[in-house]
Amino acid sequence: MEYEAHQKALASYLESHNLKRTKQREEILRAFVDAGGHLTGEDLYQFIRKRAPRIGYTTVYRTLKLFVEAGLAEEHHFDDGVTRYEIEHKHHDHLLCIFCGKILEFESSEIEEAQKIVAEELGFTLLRHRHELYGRCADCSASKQS
Amino acid sequence: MEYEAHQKALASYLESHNLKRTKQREEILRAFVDAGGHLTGEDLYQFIRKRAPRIGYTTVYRTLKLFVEAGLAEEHHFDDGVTRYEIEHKHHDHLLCIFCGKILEFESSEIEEAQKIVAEELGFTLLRHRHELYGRCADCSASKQS
DNA sequence: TTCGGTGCAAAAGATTTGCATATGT
DNA sequence: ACATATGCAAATCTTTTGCACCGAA
Repeated sequence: MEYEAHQKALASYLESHNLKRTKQREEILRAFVDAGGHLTGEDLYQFIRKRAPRIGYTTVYRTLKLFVEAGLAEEHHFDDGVTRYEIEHKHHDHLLCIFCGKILEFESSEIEEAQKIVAEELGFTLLRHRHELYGRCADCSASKQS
Repeated sequence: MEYEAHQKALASYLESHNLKRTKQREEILRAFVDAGGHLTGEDLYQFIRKRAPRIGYTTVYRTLKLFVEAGLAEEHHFDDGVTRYEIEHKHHDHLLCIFCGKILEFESSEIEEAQKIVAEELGFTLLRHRHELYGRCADCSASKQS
């Protein structure tokens, strides 16, 4: 996709979420698309700075929270305690390598079913969940078989 | 259990985890037992201050990390982003009411089995996991059926 | 034009660290 | 006695706020 069209897509994505379109917001959204993954506020700030040096730290933070409220991004608190954001897409959970930091996504309907039952048994109306698996990824297992 | 015996139990619990026994550490451990639940550093500090006013914030924080390293406590980062600690006991996951903040614990062997399979399929050696269910508890559903 | 969005600087929290002193073994 | 733990104050880090200015609709 050429740059022009790309920008338009980002802008309309913002508008479809009832967010006013601004240069900064487009940049932050573009950072999610281009950098990808699960990023900290700092990650995003550094990434965006290269393209839009005049953007403020404040704006990044404010925009991230705004995106979360608008359902356009999701906030995570993994074990390292750092707040991370990822662009919203189909529901999934995470698998994290504690050696290299890689983060994969997974989805399991069996687990979703099972947890629904668990919640019911305890009298809860289940609204959402988080499921994180921590381990060693294939690459790390291969490189050092300790 | 009378106070004396109680203190001894706490002390030996520390020693069995290779931690030197100090008044402060015993107090922090006692706070976990008496206050129970999933507490923030601040919670613990306030709770302990009533019994041992001379204890420092620093000590509470340092000790909590120490306890985690020693496998005597566990650290959690739930969705509210606040770091919470709980005394280590049999493995379990959590069910949190987003209305009243209540935290229940659960354990499901079916889920544990299913996630092991998921991890294997993605080439991961599963080491540990976290599973959090967020919803509305029975009490909150009863009080306001909105 | 008008209101919301931005950026900067400063504030606010939550931890952590340096260092002199106190304490457990 | 010796090594480690503690407490205070100050330093960090991360995130939030106040406020004047700027920009999008």
